[in-house]
Amino acid sequence: MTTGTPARAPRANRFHPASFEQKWRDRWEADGLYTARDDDPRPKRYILTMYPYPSGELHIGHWYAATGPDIVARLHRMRGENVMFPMGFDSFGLPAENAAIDRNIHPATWTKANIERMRAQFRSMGTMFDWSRELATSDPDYYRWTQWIFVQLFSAGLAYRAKAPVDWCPTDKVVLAREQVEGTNRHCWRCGTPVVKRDLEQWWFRITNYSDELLDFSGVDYPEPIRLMQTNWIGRSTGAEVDFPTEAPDVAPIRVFTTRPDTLFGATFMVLAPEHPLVSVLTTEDRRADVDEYVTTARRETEIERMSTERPKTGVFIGAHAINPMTKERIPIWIADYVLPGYGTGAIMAVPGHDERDFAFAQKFDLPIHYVVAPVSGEVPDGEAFLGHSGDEVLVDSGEFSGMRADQAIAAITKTLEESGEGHAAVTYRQRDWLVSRQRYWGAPIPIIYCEEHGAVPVPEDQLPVLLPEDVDFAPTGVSPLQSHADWLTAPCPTCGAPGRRETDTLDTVVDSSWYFLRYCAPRNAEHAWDPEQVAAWMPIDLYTGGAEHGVMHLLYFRFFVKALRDLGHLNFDEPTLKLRNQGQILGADHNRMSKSRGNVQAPDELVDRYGSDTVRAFLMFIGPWDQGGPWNPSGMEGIHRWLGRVWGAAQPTHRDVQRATATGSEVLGSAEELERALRRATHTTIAAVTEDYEALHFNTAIAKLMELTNAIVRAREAGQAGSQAYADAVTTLIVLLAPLTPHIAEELWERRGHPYSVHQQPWPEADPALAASDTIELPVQVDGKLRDRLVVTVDTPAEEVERMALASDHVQRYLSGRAPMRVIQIPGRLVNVVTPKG
RNA sequence: GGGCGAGUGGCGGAACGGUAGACGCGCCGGCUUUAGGAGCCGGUGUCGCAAGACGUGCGAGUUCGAAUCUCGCCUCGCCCACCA
Repeated sequence: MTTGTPARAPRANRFHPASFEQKWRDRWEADGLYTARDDDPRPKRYILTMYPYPSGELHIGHWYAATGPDIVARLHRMRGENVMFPMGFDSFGLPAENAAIDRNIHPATWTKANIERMRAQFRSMGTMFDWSRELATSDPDYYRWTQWIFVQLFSAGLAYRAKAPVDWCPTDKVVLAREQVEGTNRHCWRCGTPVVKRDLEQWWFRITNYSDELLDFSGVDYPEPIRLMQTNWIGRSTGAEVDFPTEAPDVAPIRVFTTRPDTLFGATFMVLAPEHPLVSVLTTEDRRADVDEYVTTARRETEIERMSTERPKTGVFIGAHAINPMTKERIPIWIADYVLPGYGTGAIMAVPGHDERDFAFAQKFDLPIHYVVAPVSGEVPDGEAFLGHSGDEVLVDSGEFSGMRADQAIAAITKTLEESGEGHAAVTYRQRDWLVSRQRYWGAPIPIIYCEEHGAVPVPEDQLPVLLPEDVDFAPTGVSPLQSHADWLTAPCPTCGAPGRRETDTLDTVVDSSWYFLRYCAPRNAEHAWDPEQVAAWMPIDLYTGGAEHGVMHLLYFRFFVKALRDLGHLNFDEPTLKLRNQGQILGADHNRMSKSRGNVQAPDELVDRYGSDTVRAFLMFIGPWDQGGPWNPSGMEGIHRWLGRVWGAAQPTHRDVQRATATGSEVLGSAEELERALRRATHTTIAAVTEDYEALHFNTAIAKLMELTNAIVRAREAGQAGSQAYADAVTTLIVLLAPLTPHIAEELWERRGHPYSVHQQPWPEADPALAASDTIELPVQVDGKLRDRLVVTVDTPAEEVERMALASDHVQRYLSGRAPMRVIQIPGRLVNVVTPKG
């Protein structure tokens, strides 16, 4: 450089992300900047974002989901913590199989290609994923341990095989877990086809053993909606089980579950589910034809028809009677499909006076309705069931219990039942066991061999993994494709060596993802599913982020896995993650969920090519609260790009900027000293605010504050401050604060300003409260709560002085119109409110 | 039907019960530039020339003071849905 710096922003130094972003990513990768080390003595921090299904392309939603935790991970790293932020792929599953069938390639080939592509896309984001820990659940080195866990659960009785009516998707030709059936019309979560019920022998995990513990969220920080979803899903109800004897000799009484033992005197009939085992026993000969017909019809009906609330009640009398244990009345026994076989005992005592469903049934079939609970004051409503949950009800027509408060009667009647042996307090859950077997090819084979003599025998550990054979015709037929592979199918019984047959169902992918966070702790360990030392060092996860749509599936299952494996002695903690946060969902521009079929998918790549990855990251984090998401709308991307361009220019003031006289703005803006102080104040308030916002995952407001600091720096430059120390410090701070959000430009500017590599290894700055404080403040002055004036005072102005100044204000005087104020309220440093006399 | 959440400028959105609309987009005006772009300065809730008045889905209430708290209603979103 000789003389005469050209006009500002010479062409050669325009902000051009493409010229440096890739360079830095390569260097970070080569230096292993993000590799989490097991021997690092600094405090650990495990930050995890849910791994994707390798569908083929990252869409903008993946970027949105990953950038948030990446910022937090980078922040903690700069704070001197040993951060693990891994990534992998949930690579088993139906879409791979379906896509492979469509394209006539093997699912493994399709999956592998997609992972390559998506890994490259993830890398282009500049996220600090530790790729040395990458895993894929379809890798034998991974599913070997998924199978090992299955064997542990099986040996402990937590995995079992049982025949039950299950939801079947006729399109995908596979059973579904209850959680995978969605909506009022009971459709398959994947393809939308209404499901049908089938009686099938399936594998289950005994998650209901843990229902109570799963309801306990103490010690973990989960979003309230997720806690509610899980709590409702588990659906714990307390009440009593009551035995109703029948008149049939040598037949066990009918046991029912009720949450309202206080209404026992009002039970005027009983209803059994059509599937109830006592139906065939109790039905009288004259009623048998009608009953059989009803049972057959009910079995044929789909879940949809059966569960519909709108539907009028149906049912038939089976000819038998039971005895109400309280009133000793003979009450008729009916069957009806509104009583579900899987909940409670599959039988109810019907109390039409106090249950809407029973009331509707009683009305339709002209059965007696007895009210046995009444409001303390007022009448029992006529023509409807009286639900009365206000706590202000008493029992009536209930023998010795009449006059007792209803809430007390629950305990009293339960006690009486226990004393007479006719019942006892009981708890029931809506949650069922977890159905894990699938009749498809692309999943982990269930490691079981069936022996004629020994039944279901687990494959010994040293024979794992049970490899998925590659040469299989995997077109869906409704039975597992593995059944057609004769060589694979036969295996000797591990117990006796006699010829046996392998289990041909595979595990649902949700099983794979119930433990992947453990594998990240020691992903290459060939001896164990995880190294106990490393798991103890890294777990539990400190921050787990992902979509709320996993609320009652993955997020319940992974908690179950940790608790079960703890009880089997493999883990020594209770919860997989201490803190869970859900990001919002980025919808298509048409406000619909992004999907290839709708054609509303936004690919990130073209945006990255045009603006650079920093701009895309910052834009995504700026569009709104991170937990909210919203429809895709790229207007505003230019604004973010412009902002980073301004950062670029402000961080590299030209010779002319530095030479520019401070005098330029002095008369308007104040002395050079005042300007410097203002810039320092802006710098330090920004440090405090941005740190707080990053930690709280409030990225949009963090960016707003970073923009404000940028604006202050630009104003300082225009006012001739570019050569000052305050200016240099402000720019340095801005670059460091930007590093988690926009890692490339931060690194590039860091180098250009002559600092040693790397900005990402800088300590996080601390705000100096003394420098952040201002010596004058502007106080709003209200009259009766309405803003009327503003006072500029020094921070140490005494309250009496502030009050005097406020009352002296012309604006205040006008509203007082000569009267003395009734009160003056001061919130020190915040405002003054003058209250006028009434009238 | 039940539970939860949300309704703020033209738009995305800010706002410990204390100056509503931060920050950005868009738009308007100006400076700079050979031009384009970029950059810089200013303006931008509504009505009003102004003083001022009115403004956070609607209606009440609590409070010196309410977008924020309470109650009722409307709209939208999510979860559950004949669970005894």
